[in-house]
Parts: sequence; structure tokens; C-alpha cells
Amino acid sequence: MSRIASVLLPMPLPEAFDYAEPDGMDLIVGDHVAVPLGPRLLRGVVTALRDGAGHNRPLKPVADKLADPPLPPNTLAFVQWAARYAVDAPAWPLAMALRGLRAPQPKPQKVVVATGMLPAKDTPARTRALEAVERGAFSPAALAAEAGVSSSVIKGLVGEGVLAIELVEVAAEFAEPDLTLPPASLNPSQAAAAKALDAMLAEGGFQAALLDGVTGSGKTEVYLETVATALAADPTAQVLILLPEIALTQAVIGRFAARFGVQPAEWHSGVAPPRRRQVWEAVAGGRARIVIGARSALFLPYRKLSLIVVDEEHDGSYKQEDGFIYQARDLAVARAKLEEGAVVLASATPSLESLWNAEQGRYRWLKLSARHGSAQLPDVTLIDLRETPPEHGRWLSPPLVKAMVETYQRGEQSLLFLNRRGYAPLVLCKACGEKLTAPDTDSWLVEHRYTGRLVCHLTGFSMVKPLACPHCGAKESLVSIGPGVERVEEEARSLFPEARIAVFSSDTVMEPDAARTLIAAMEQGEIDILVATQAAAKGHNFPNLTLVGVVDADLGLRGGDLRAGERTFQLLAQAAGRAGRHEKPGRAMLQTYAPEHSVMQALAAQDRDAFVEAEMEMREAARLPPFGRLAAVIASGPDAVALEAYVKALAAVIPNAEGVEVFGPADAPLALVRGRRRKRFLVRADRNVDLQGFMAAWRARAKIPSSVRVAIDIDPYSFL
DNA sequence: ACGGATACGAAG
DNA sequence: TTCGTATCCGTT
Repeated sequence: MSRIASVLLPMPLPEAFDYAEPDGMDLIVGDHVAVPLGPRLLRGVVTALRDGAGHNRPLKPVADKLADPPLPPNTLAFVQWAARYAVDAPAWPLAMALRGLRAPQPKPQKVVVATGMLPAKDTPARTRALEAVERGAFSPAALAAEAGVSSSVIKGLVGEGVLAIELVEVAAEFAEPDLTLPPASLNPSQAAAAKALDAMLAEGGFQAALLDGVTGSGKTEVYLETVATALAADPTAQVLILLPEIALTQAVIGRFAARFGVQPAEWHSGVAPPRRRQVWEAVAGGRARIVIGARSALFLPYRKLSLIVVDEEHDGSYKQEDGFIYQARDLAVARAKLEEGAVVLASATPSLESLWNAEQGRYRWLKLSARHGSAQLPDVTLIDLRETPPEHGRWLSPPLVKAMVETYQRGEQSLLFLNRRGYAPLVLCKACGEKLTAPDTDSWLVEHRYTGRLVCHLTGFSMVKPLACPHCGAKESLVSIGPGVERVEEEARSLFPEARIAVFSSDTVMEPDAARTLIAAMEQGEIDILVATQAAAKGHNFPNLTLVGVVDADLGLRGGDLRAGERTFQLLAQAAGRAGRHEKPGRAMLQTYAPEHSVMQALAAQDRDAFVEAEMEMREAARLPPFGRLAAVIASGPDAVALEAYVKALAAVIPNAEGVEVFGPADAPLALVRGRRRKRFLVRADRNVDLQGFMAAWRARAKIPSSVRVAIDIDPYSFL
């Protein structure tokens, strides 16, 4: 009796399509297949197989079964769960689960070998090359470097037939972690947390924990031991370490390599496609047992994912804002549930959501109190910019400059923190008052002096800075408003002409190598003053850094979105936590116009509990997350009339539901991006409401014109 | 009357 | 998403 196969296709379709399984194909759930859709043949994945008896519709047959390793059932279930969670087509999470499969196989590598023939003519360079070739398998270029000869020497020997170039398939080694290596020595606080996490793993089934420890308290050592326990408990177990940023992966990979004697698998957008394919296959085959990656690593085809660690769980980068919109921290918890595994959320400044879950007893709450070794928390002072403002056109106030002078004279390092790339965030014309924006977009053009260009950080548009105002034509009328890191660097150079000053932002360190070089220079004391965006705010240890100056502590508080206070607190606590991590005491100075604000007060007092309590009260009173849930509908399109009509129609069909409030439609804060107008609704729901169900039902009630795109954002973070 | 551009809905 | 078909408009 023939069966029906449900096949998920890489198209924005609401559900899997049914096909007939040809006799003898013997499909299993998770198999990759080629199926006809209209006139085309598409690749898809089998999500279900059922008996075909009594079906009424004639079905097209599956055209072909593909040889790729099938997606494990849990991964498939996760894909479908994620689609339902995000109120979006399963095609998008499916595409993420298949990323890596489509990449090309790694190219064979050239390796130089000796043929055993003797050279007709011997020279010192040739001798060195022939010695070097015995020392390992080198590519031609690597052999030349190893032997200290030029590449033409190698070429010559190859030409004579003394050396030969062979093509070798590089089989990626995903070696077994060595679980016999000794653990790092843990202080009593760390040991207690590690023990509690071991107990959690021993219980089995779904488990969640919040590993909550101040900066420098050694969370990584703790979860390294938890990883060791999970790997030892089951020889097929796999673990995933999620990190918010690629920049952090190298450091963490190093820690894992040292602890387990093998290089863990790495997964993020910076990994070359052929390598990704190897990692994908190793994960699917269960050979990669430790995976370290960015949020997209959640969608890999794990065989047996026993443990997920979400490091810096509060970090906003876990929220994917475009395309398939999701919050990786929340999906990590969901995936752990599906896998009946454990999840550990780690942070020095946990999100209010996680703190609340811990308070409610849903997560085990493990607190690391002591800072590692002798290091103390820095002294935090607020600089009231109303009382001691910087000079006109300057951004560093006299008290901060004084502290920088003292630090510099002691031979110690300062970090000036400003979460703004470029030279100036706004360029305007003093003749006509026009603010320069990207074409068809409301967001300001940011001036970059290194490149001499004006750049839109939202759309990526850039142009050479014009000599005359593009609006009124006035010459030399464009003025740079506000500070970016480049401008603060300029000011620091004028104040400290002798000092060694560097800038760390995504513009100055575009490759991981450049970041490593700069961080190494900072660690070795080769930099006196580092001006940095948030790229440097987390994760690094600078022993000689004793002063952190936050140029604009109010930055995140403006714009008035829900999490502004929380984000600012987290960012500033992280930045302040850079100072004095080692023997020398550190201090942090925050420049603010609102020293009385509860965020600033809590920072100055280093009183996280007070901040959290105040913020929780506010959220509870407003029934906002974590006490309620939020979702947004963002409708966009180039045709303002069609968009307006759609949004009006949508407003007219808001379903009546207990415990749900809908606000809007309003212009999205950046109402115009790339020529598309944007409108948004905000939905607030009580926790017991099926928010996804509500959103799906609502969207289905109004026909979407073809020119309009509708995105649903569950748990929105950015209000742009 | 014809062809090219564009809008729309179906695809199992 | 992609493709086929219907429809509209400007040209022949």
C-alpha cells in the first residue's frame, strides 16, 4: 500500500505539501527529496509519512530521494515549532537548518611531496626545501615559508620532478574531546555552581538554569565543567555554546580547546561555506560534539543535543530583527525542551525575563558572588554634565580628562566608551537646516572621516561628503553634529599628543584578525587610550586597564523604548566591568545629563537589585514583559495609498480577545526605509493569551495587497 | 492587432 | 518564491 509524504518546501507556503511516495523509495521523516511544484522541481524535506489509503486528491509523486543525511526528527520538530512561534512560514527556519548543506564541498588541497628523485643541481635553498618537505604536508606556499626559500625554488624542483604536487581531500577532523584533562581550579562560589549544574544534569529531562555572576566572576570556567559533565554522561551527547557576537568566539574557542584538547566546531556567518558544509555534516553525523556559534547554530541538525549554554544571555544581538524574526535565547530554551536537554543562561546582567523566571522557580538560580582572584569591582562615579560640561565642541568633561591624565601618568590604560560609530552621527546644513539622510530613508547619514564618506548605518548607503549642501546648494555650510568614536579619538589625540591611541569599532576592525591584533596590543599595554564602541564592551580582560569613561551614558535612555533602561544598565555595567579586573583597582566614570535617573543611581551604587526591583515594578504596573507579552505588526510597501488602505482594513478586523490590547496603526519610528513606507501596530497581551494564535488569526482576516509586506515580530526589541 | 510591462494567484 | 496567465497600455 502506497504512502503519502508531507514535504516542506523552501517557499513561503503555510504548510507542507503532500506527495505520493513511489513504490520502493522507502522514505523516512527528515529525508531530502526532489518534488515537482508546478513546472519546477524543488528540493524539500519529508516531515511526515502516512498511509495513503482512501485519499481523494490525485497527488504528484516524489521525483527523487536525495543522498544528503536526513534531518533528525528533533531538528524538524524545532523548525516547525519555530515557525509557529514566529508566526511565519516554516520555509525560513527550514532554510536555516539547511544552510551549510547547499555549500560546495571543500576543494582538494595542494600538498607538496618528494618523489625520491635527486635534483640535477643542488643549492643551499634547494637543500632546505627538501629538508622541509619531510617535516609535514605543506602547500607550495607554506613549504616555501617553512623552508625560508622563495616560491620559485619550489616551482623549479617541481618542474624537474624532484617534488610533486598532489591533490588531497581535506577530511575535516572533529576529534573526540579529551575528558581526562584536569578541570580548572574553581573558587568555592564557582564550585558550588558547578556542583548544582551537575546535579541538574543528573536529573535528566528538560532543565533550565540561570548562571548569574558579576563580570569577572568566572562563569566560563563553571560552564566548561558542566559541558564536561554532559559529554562524559553520554558518549553521543552534543553541546552547543551560543555567543552573541562572532568577535567573542575566538576567545571562547581557545578556552574550550585548552580544556578538552580539541578544536570545537565553529558556526557563524564568518565561517567559509565549504567549512560550513563540513560542520553541518559533522553535527548531523554526531561527530561534532562541541559547537560554538552565533544564534543560527541553534538550527543545526544535532543528533543528541544534551546541553545548550547561552552566554551573555541578556545581549540584544540574540534578537534577529530582519527576515525570520526570532529571539535566540527563547528558542534555545524551546529547543532544549524539545530535546529533553538542559539549558544554561549565563550573564553578569541577566535580562529581566530570565531574572523573573528564576524568581518564579522556573530556572535554577545560581549566583556567583566573588570576583575571580583579587580583583575588585570598579568604583563608579557619575559626572553631571550640567555642572561640569566639556568645552564647546568637545565631548570629554574636565573631571574625566583629569582622571585620564592621572591614569596616563601612572602608565595605566583608559577606555573611552561610546556606542556610536563614525565621526559624527548627524550632518546638517547651517544655511537651510536640512539634515542629510540616505535616499528614500529617514535615518541620518553618519559622517566617517577615515573614509571621508557619509554612511547610512541602516541601509548601507554611502556617498562622498559633498562640498555643497545637496538641498540648497550653499557651499561649506555642512556641519557635523554630535560625537562618534572617531571624533572622541580626535579629541583624545589633541589632549594627549604623546599617548598611543586606538579606535575599536566595527569600522576599524573588520576582520577577526584585526580585532585580535588590537586586543593583543591592548593586553600587552601597547595602547594607552582605547576609544571603543560596544564591540569592546564585553568579554575581554585588560590587566592594566583602570579607567573606563562612558562618553554618553544617556545614549540608550533616549528614544523611550521598553528596554532602554535595562539595556543601558547592562551595557554600562559591562563597560564598567572592564576596569580593574586584575590587581589594580579600577574606576568608571559616566558622563550624564540625568544623574538622578534610577539607572544612573543604580549604576553608581552598583546596586543591580535596586535597579531590577524598580524596573520590575514599572513593568508589572504596565503589564509589560515579563508580566505580559508584546508583539508588533509591521506593514510596509512603496505604495502609500495601498499601505494606508491595508492598515485601515487590518484595524477594522482586530479580533475581540480577552486580555489583548492593540495600539496603532502608527508610523514606524523610521517611517521611510529604502523607499518603503512603514506602519506598525503594537499588541500587548496577558501571559495566558495564545499570542501567536491571535496574531495569525488577525493577519488572516485582511487580504494583503501584493505591494504590501507584513511582518509579525513576537517580543519586539527594537522599536525602529 | 500586437507586444511588452505589470499585477495577481496558484502551486500538492 | 516562481511561474503562467490576465490585463492594460502604447505603438504599429
